[in-house]
Amino acid sequence: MNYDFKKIEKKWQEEWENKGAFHAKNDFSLPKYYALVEFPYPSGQGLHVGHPRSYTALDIVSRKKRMQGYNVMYPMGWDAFGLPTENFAIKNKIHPKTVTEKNIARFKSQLMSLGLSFDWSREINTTDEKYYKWTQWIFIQLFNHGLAYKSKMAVNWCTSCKCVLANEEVVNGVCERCGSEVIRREKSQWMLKITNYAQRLIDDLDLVDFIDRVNVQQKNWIGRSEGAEVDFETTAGENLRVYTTRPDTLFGATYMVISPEHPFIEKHASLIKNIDEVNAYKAEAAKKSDFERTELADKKEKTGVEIKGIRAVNPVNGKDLPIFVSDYVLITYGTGSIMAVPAHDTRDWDFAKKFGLPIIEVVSGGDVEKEAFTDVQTGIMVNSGFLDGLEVSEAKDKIIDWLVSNGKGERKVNFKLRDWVFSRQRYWGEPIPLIYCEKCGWVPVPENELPLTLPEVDSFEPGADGESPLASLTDWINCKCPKCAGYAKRETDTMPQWAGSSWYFLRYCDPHNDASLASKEALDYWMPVDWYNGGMEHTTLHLLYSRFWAKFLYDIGILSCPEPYAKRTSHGMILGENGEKMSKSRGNVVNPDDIINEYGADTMRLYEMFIGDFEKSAPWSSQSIKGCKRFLDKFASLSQIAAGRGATPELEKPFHKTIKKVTEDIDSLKMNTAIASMMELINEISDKGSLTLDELETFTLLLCPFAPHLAEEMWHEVCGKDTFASLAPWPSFDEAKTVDAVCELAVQICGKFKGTIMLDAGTSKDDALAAVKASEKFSKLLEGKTVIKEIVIPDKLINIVVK
RNA sequence: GCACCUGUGGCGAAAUUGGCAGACGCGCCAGACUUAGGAUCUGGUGUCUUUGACGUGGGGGUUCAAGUCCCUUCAGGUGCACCA
Repeated sequence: MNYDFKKIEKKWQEEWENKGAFHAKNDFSLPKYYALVEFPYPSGQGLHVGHPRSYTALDIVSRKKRMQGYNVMYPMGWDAFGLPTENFAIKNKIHPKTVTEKNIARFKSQLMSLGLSFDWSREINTTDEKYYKWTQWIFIQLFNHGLAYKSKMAVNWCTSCKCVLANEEVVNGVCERCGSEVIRREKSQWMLKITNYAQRLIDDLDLVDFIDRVNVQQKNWIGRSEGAEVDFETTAGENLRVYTTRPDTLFGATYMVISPEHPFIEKHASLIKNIDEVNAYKAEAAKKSDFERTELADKKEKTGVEIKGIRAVNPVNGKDLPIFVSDYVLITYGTGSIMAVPAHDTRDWDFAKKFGLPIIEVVSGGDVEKEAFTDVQTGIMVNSGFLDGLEVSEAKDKIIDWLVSNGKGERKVNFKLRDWVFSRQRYWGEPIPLIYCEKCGWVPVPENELPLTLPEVDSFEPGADGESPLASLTDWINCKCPKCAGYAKRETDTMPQWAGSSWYFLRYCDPHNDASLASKEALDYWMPVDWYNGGMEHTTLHLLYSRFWAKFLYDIGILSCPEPYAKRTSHGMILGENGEKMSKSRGNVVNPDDIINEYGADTMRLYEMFIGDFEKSAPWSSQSIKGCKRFLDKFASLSQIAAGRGATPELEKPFHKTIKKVTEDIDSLKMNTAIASMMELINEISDKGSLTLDELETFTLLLCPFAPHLAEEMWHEVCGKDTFASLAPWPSFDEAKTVDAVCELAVQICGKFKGTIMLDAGTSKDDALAAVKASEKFSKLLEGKTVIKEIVIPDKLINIVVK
């Protein structure tokens, strides 16, 4: 067979698409399989060689599942709202919609050219109003259930552009676009109460099969900690409440610290003797950019000012404590104030050393004059009154009991996770469907008026003082209150890019539904996603956000499963040939179009799967890819030797072994070894010089998920079939035929390898030892020695220990 | 700084429960066919002081047996980054 990949690939891509070969069926009685990859952001650069790594891997899984008789859904779409498009639109004065359309067209044709078995009849686009109607609908449900609220929030503010920046736009503390300083500024923002779900987002990780790294990162991000809140009386008359994970060290508290933003300062300003100094410090802290704060944390140079005129009292021993204000205490975590135990906390220790504050050891085991002793496993309580002699964990329980019974504190769990800032003052996003009425407050746009479409504007640039471009559209803003029909105004903020991707996997189940985000039947059938693969960069935010939304939809009865993804894996990056990250500036970018043009999509697919461990990053090699092309050339040339029917005796075992290996490796995402085993098989066939047509058919089907175009061509032109190889039954293997009848066992004397011996499979321990002793070669080595120990691993190894 | 992950030939990498380290591919070497070879085919290819010895970042340990388990150390990567 002539392997003209350009002709073959185009031909089969068209055939598959015309016949709808990969459309998921709406027959809900069939066993289903839902494979999902992260839908791309259609950037102007076109497809990156990294995209196909993930797409091809799950394409192989999907194709195999399809051949195994599952009703497979493998969908694709576009996550198309977002800043790069908007910035491009601003710069080139083109509507972002036009930019998006163009980019999608390019991406789609590139994906098509890879022969991925996506069900294009389910294609979705987050910027399509039929789609974002339901993004808005979900937001309204969140609002109605009290999970969306407006609040003043510190945001990134570029001092030169005079606009709010997303975190992604802040690079090393400066504006990505103009390079000037970014500061924090208070602004009213829509927030989603993801913190309500913090505990469930941790607990339910037990229900799913995520790779460990992902579980760890999710848990770290949520950051659960157990401790206590403790009240400290002050001379100002108001208690200061602190959060601590180490209530056991309460006797070691020698001062207190509150964050610069803490309301306590303003409230008791009249009592503070050095209020000017304190206010100056507050102002200084407010001015600090993220960059400076991070720098400071690195050097651990603590700053702060003592609040003179107010003192606090340690509730456990009545000791008088000074109060400081310092920016190492964050207003956003815990209560915004802490008790400082310099002997057992590194940050407190640094601060105490700098300000000459006392350090009192209350847990023995370290040298607290040299450094803070933070070990909680080994220490014994000292200098701690009724806690003396206890272990740390016992002391924790005892002190919390004491605090509770004396009304001075309580047990408390805290999370690092903060509520989700959901507003963007940008054009290219979903309008937030809320209306503000003086009389009724915030009122959602009525559901029958959804979608609330993005209005046309003259300029996509953010407004002068950081307002959304929509804020200048008076006609659009002014409206009637849906409740009281009075004068009202629309919200002008839009949603962040994360919104559309937080539920897209649900829309695929029923993408053309106008009456609901998807029918209950479709959701119950398809959900949860059986296997979701994506990049590690989305492990924290996208994964957490979408799990949160899915849990909410579960709570209100839309979804029947509490977790959206049953299984999550992650792929490594493909690096440039020099081992560095691919980027234009490094000049090491490989364009997938060029590769497909030179070697074909099948070779490209095969190479990206063969490149190495799927989870690890791997450098591209323009040399290595040739090996994959050679393998496919060899496969194509099998058409010249295939003849007759039945099984070739010498090839029977290699075939069964290969089918087993490929079948199992695909399920564990070890595509590299699956391909290696097929290469071994083709080498054995070459050595033999012949194979039957039946065997060629089997090989074709095995190769089909990896190199579908060539397999399809072989199936039709050489095997003479008129169905799709891609839909033919997956080859089966006979376990008995994968085992060798005769095994080569390693023979060791005292653990040193001395040679091998051939024995029938299943030879007993005694017989194996007898065989070794009987052999001329090994018996010589044992002459005159005393046998101490004999170890036999059946069919593998014999080790005789002698003296 | 803290947490997690990874260290195996010239290169990408293989190696169920600890059981013959280096499968498969690239590259390289030799040969064949060729006007030619960045095409194809055949053979070889961990290292060395080669009757054998040594080899999975370094050091130590457990074991009949360690790439795999334990301790320690070094190097690289990723995540979080003053989270009380």
